[in-house]
Amino acid sequence: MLVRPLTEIQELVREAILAAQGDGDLPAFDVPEPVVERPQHEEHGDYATTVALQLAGVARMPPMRIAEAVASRVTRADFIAQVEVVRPGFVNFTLDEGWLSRQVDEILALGDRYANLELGQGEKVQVEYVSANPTGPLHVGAGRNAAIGDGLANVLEAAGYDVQREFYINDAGTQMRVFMNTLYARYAQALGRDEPIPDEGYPGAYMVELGDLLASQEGTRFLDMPREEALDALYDIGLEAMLATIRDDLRLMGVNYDRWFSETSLYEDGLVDQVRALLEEKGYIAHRDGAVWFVSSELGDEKDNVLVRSDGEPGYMASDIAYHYDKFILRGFDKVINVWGADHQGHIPRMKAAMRAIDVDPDRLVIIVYQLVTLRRGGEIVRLSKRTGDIITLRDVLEEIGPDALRFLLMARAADSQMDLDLDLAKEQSSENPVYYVQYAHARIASILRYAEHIDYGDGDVSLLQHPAELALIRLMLRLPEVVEKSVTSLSPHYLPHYALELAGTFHPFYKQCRVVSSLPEDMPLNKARLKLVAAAKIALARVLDLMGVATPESM
RNA sequence: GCGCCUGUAGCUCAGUGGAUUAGAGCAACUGCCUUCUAAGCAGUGGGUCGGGGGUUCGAGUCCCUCCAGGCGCGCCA
Repeated sequence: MLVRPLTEIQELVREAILAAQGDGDLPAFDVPEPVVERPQHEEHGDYATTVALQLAGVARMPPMRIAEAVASRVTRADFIAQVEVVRPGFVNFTLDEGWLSRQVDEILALGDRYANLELGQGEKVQVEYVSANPTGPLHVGAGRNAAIGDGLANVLEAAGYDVQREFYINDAGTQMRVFMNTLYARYAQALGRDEPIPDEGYPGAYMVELGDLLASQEGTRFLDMPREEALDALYDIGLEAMLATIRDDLRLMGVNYDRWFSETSLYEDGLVDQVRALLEEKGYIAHRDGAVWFVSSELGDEKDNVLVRSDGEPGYMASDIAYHYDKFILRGFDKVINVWGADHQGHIPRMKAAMRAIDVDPDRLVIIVYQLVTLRRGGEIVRLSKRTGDIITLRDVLEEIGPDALRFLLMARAADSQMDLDLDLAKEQSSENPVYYVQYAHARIASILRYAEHIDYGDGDVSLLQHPAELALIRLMLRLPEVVEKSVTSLSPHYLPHYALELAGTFHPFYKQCRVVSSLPEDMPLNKARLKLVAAAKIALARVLDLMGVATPESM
């Protein structure tokens, strides 16, 4: 089992404080979770705790004295070479180099299980992401949603959660009807009819193409039937066509779902009615102005929300509540994570209210909100035009800059921050893109291993790895589990690309400084040790790239 | 008007429950390929962390306020 220095040190510090209290060197107080961090400068060691500074107030002692009391009682584990007290009260830890080099064997033994954690304990988590309306091609915002959601799902899985990835298909409601009316019009137009598209319809060129396709494949048969009947018949074809392009776009990005969940099915299965009855029973339903309301204001929301409109049509809340009832009550997810664009941010309070209404702890529903992507081209903002339906689709961008570069870019930003994506720049820089820097490290290692195919390095002695560049590389590899943990606990996959960059940025200098395969016979022991090292580095690189959903090329 | 998010290098962005001397990529400049991939390496220049107050031994990070930007505030989803 791999030792995780950060968590271990946290525990050692905690024990040291308790021991100091037992000896009377520290007064009695509740021992907090000690903050162990990674110092910015290497001369401060590999890890440092500021616990003495934290405790100075509580203990009413100078931080230096607390630090000394703690440092002197830290059990000397084999992975620690040095524990040092530094003004004004830091306790700095330096990892043992012999121990560091031994970790290479540990990583090799773990292989692609390296950096798996047991945080989740098999807890059932669902991540629902993208879930764009199937009324048009995906735009770039959906790409950001996909990068975040999929990265989150990957990292949760690595951390030991039982993860399910889901796409919610909004195939019911007004938008869908408008889509069908538009499709009917485009289809009729393709056959020469003078059929205007509806006022609020979808003006995009893709609808014209879809209409043409329908006309050529199905002929005039839908025109020969009554309009309502034709709309029904077109429904399945139109929906399937849209979903197919959405699926393809996402697959291109490397995103695959466990389940595509249909909103319509919630109506067909009677769940919407059932959940409405449940709300009625609990007294969260009111009838006003001819509409049926969910009295969410009694559950912490600012105002009530319409479940069934006065025209008899159910609103989106009706199916949304039923959907989450299905997730939590019927399918039994312990936690549900929904990834939403900032434009849906206002829905959070009503969904939380809905959770209370169905007796689900609102904290079990986590909404990740990401800020919108501003597309630019040569510095100019590319506005999407609702009127003409001209949009830059996810597909366009994928074809322009490639899935790996796009995923890396979209993932590297914290969800909270708005992001600019300049297509011209991204394309221009694509060969200088950070993702290639990381992939290149992976390909380089693959190349070395091919070159050294004839060498059986299984008996390599890792204790020969003492060069600063070698140790730096091992240190970086050992951080991957911390990065996974950090990404999971903060639900922020953007740590992954930054770590990947650092790891590659430690590998390349190593490569320059340390020749892995030397032809001198006397170098063979070191060659074998270094082959082990690069094989381990390949594992770590591949792992972080996999978690990001980015390809791991064997050559470039 | 109210709510959420953001403001860090020329550009795009990191900066982990406050902590030791503010980072990366790109762009600019200077060197480095007769041995494992130069999509690489080594180095240089570049920042009043939006402004102002406050808390703290210590603030890019917390609080207040102002300024600027994004997104919401429907019987649309």
